[in-house]
Amino acid sequence: MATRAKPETIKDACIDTALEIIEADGVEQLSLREVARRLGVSHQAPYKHFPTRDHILAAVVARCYAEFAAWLEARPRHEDGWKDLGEMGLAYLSYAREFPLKYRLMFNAPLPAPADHPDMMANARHAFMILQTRLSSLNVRNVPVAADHPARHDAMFTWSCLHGLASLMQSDVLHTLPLDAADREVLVSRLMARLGAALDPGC
Amino acid sequence: MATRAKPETIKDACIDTALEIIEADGVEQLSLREVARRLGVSHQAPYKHFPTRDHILAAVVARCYAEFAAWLEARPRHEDGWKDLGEMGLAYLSYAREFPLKYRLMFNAPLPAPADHPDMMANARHAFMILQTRLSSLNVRNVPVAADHPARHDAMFTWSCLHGLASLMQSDVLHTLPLDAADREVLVSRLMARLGAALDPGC
DNA sequence: ATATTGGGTTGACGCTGTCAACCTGTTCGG
DNA sequence: CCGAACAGGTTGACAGCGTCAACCCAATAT
Repeated sequence: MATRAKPETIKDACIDTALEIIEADGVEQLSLREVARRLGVSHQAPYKHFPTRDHILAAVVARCYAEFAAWLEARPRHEDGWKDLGEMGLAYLSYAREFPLKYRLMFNAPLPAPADHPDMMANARHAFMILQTRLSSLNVRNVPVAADHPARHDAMFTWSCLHGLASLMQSDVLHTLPLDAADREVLVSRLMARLGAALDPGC
Repeated sequence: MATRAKPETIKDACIDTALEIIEADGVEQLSLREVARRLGVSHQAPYKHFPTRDHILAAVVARCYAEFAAWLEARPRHEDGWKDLGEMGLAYLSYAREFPLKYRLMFNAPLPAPADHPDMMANARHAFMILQTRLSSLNVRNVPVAADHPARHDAMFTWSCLHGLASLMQSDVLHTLPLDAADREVLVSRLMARLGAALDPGC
C-alpha cells in the first residue's frame, strides 16, 4: 500500500506551471512544450499525464473555478441578506480585478468540450450555486413582467450584471471609451446600487 | 487619376475571407495561410497588405464593430424612449445570438493593442455611443448612492447587463447550469424587465 | 529610358501540438 | 525468483503556423 511515493508529482506540477504561464501571459501563450521546458523535462513528459492540451486546460480551469468559489465563500459575512449579497458582488468583481487572466480563462476563453471534462464543469456549477443559494434566501421583489421568479433566474440576472462589468472592465474596448480613471473607480459602486434597485425596486 | 483599377481587391478579399473563417470556426482558427489558400494565392500574398496577423484581425474587428453599430441602428424604432431602449437591448442580444463568433471576437477575445489600431477603436467607440446617446435622452431615475448620474455611467451599467447575458449565454459554463431550455428562452425578457426596473425604479 | 516601387512568388526558420518508437525501472502473477 | 506488463520517461519526426528574406515582374514616375 502506498508503494508509489508521489504518484501525481509531475501531473500536479504541470497544472501549477500551466497556471503560472496563464496568469503571466494569458491562455493563448500556454504551450505544453513551455510547461515541459520549465519543469526541466522532455517535451513529451506532460503528454504522459494529459492526453491532449485540452485536458491540461480543463484541469487548470477546474482549479480556477475551485479557487473562485473559495474566494466568494471567503467574503466578509453580514447578517443582513442584502448586505451579504453586496459583499458577494464585491468579492466577485475583486476576483476579476485581481486575477484578470484567470477570470478571462474561465468565462471568456473557448473551453474544451464540457462533456469531456466533467470535473471542470462540476466546479463551475458549484461556483454558480453559491450565488444562487445566496439569492434564494432573499425575498427578492418581483417585476411586473415576471409572474414567477425562480431564484435561478435572478441568479442569472445578477451574474450577468457582475460578469458583464467584470468582462468589460478588462476588455480592450473600455480603454477607448470616454470614461476617465475617476469614472472607472465608481463604476463598481454604481453597478451595485443599480443592481440592488433592480432586485428590490421598492426599497 | 484612378490609374489603378482595383487597388484594394486582395486586401478586401483578405478581410472577407478572414471573416468567413472566424464566423465558421472562431478566431482561434484564423490563419493567414488559410486565408491565402482560399484566395488561391501564395502564403505570403496577404502579408503584402497586412504587416502582421494582428493587423488583419484589427481590420476584421473594425468591420464587425461597424456592422454591430448598424445592427443597433436598424432596430425597430419607438416614439417612447423607454420602449426604444428596450428595442435596443433586444437588438443587442439578438446580434450576439445571430453572430456569436463575431460577438466573441469583439468582446471576449484578446484584441491587438488598441493604440496600434485607431480605426478599430473608433468603430468600437461609435457602437458604445449609440447606447449612451439613447440613454442620455431618457430621464433615468437616480439611485440613492449615486448623487449625480452621468449618462455614461448608466450606459456602462446597461451595457454590462446586456453584455453579461450575451456573454454567459454563449459560454460553455451555461450548459452545465441547472437551467433548462425553457429557462433559457425567458432569460432575455427577464433581464430586460429587471434592467428597466433598475433604471426606472419608480415605474 | 531608366529607376522605383507595389504586389506577387518561393524558401527557410523556429515555434507549436501530436504521433511513433524506444528505453528503463518498478510491480506483480506464476 | 523470474519474466511479463506497465507507468513514465526519452528522442525523433511530421505538418501547420507566423514571420523573415530574397527574388521577380510589370506598371508607374521622372
